[in-house]
Amino acid sequence: MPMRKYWLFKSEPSTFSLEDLKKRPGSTEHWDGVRNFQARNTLRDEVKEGDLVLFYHSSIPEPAVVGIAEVVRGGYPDWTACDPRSEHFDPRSTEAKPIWYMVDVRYVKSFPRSVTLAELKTIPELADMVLLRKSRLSIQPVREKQWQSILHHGEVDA
DNA sequence: GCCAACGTTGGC
DNA sequence: GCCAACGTTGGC
Repeated sequence: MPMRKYWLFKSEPSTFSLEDLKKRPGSTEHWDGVRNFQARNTLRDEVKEGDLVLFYHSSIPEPAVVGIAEVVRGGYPDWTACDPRSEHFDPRSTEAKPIWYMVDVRYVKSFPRSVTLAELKTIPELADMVLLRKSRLSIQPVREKQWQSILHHGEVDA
């Protein structure tokens, strides 16, 4: 069985929050609208069913990792790119030749204690985390040690 | 609201 | 293929 991987997905909670995910039918949702090529490549090629995701709230007074989601479907074409009414519409993308990809995720849990960006920056073993080095990337890998460290700080039971 | 960092576009 | 101009992200 292939090893499960870890990721961090960013979202502005005013657009879509962890609580929003929890409330969806089946607590699942399409992670669509990603319009950055590096993040697209990750979604298309690397994010697989069963992988786990740190849910990060950005663009708020205290940006923070707030919980965990699970990937329930790996990368497949993001059809919102083909919908002229979608705010993520991209006329270059077609059904035959999709440019953009999405995955489906399911709510797993909220951290008993959110781990803020300010706190993440104080944790030595997270010094080379992508979030702290290339903060704009919205879909990014998390190493197992980093994952464990963040869960520990979020007071998530092992 | 500002602005640094970064990604994308398009002229050459 | 280079690079200037421009647009976006996201912390502060």
